[in-house]
Amino acid sequence: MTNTLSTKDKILDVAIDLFSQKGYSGVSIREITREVGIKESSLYNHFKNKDEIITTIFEYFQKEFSKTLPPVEMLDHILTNSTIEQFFDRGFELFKEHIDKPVNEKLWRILYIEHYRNELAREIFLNDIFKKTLDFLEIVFEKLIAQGKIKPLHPSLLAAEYQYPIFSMLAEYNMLRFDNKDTTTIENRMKDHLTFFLTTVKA
Amino acid sequence: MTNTLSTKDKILDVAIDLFSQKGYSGVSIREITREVGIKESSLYNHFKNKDEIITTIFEYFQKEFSKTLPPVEMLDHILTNSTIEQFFDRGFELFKEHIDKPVNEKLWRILYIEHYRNELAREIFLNDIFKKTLDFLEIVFEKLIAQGKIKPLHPSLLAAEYQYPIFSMLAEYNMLRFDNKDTTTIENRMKDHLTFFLTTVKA
DNA sequence: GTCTATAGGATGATAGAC
DNA sequence: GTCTATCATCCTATAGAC
Repeated sequence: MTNTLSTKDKILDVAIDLFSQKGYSGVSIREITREVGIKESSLYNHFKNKDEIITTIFEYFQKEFSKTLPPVEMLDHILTNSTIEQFFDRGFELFKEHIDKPVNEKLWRILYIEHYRNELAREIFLNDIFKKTLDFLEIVFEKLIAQGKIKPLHPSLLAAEYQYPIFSMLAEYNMLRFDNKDTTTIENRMKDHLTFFLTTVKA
Repeated sequence: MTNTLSTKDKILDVAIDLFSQKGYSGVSIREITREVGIKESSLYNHFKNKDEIITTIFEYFQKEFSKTLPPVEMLDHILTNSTIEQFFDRGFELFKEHIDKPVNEKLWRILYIEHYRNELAREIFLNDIFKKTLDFLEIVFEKLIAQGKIKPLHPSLLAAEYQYPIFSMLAEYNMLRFDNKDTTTIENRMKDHLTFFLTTVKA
């Protein structure tokens, strides 16, 4: 079932791969169609122009990334049935599964490359990645404080202290992976951060 | 004295501005020379090809960024003559001066845009920005622990906990600035982080 | 939904006059 | 160190046959 991609999906697959290495402007329709194995004109049966390709890619990322956060409605259930260590370990694991999918790794790279040229990319960064994650964590910490599991600090400060380091560690991780360099150090830094953070803020 | 830029400097100035908005592949020699006010062929009297322009830009950034960290030889003098609050406030101020120069803001953007396409950009990120800053801070914390001013935690952990959040807050700051959006929230986050961090690790 | 053919323009870079 | 002129190639996109 893996090799039964439609032409449209093949185009997206190839485009994601090439854009993630050379950026939108650095990749031509010619290059994409050559790799897919169709003529340039055929591509326009699936996308009305080059821009629609990358827009489709970004919308796909939005959908994928939203899966890394559990719905707020389930939070009370999850938090009641796990220790804070279990909760954050599980969140970390979910995120690791997300970023370890090769396609998601590429999508993050495209976002980094395009976020000053493309407004939707910037919007995704600011809103989906930064804002939504921080807002979610703020709710988590509010609840954990109310349950007396976490020191009564500002939930928004706690969310920031937990999440901001992870964003830049992830950026470093993605760069190292691009060069096939060793990622042990940065992976350990992520784990050490999690441990240090929980030790610091636990009630 | 401000308007006596040599042709070569004018080219760099325009290239930095355009690259920071559209990326290297999104900007043509034609566009650069039009903006500078010379013919395309004249540019090749100053740079042997398009790539040499961006390489020159990255080498300039390396030089500029290195100024944000004081030399290790001066550390003992600085640390003896200031409280840890003064030391970190001053470091933060120095960095703010760096990033508030419009040209440096643009250089950071170019780095973000090009760091997967251009090896030097990736190298600057991994080595100059991540590694050198972390190594510097590790020495700082070693000394502060020896002086009994900071809790005896791993200096490398302390360096990471202090610095990694700042990197991604800076990325967010730079995106907001690009859209001329309000940066008060993220600037306050940076200050809150500094305060929280010092409160947490002070001996 | 694929192809061939082509339009109409942009691209990086060079040769050579002044 | 600037210019004019030019090259060979690449670019996105469309028209129209099958």
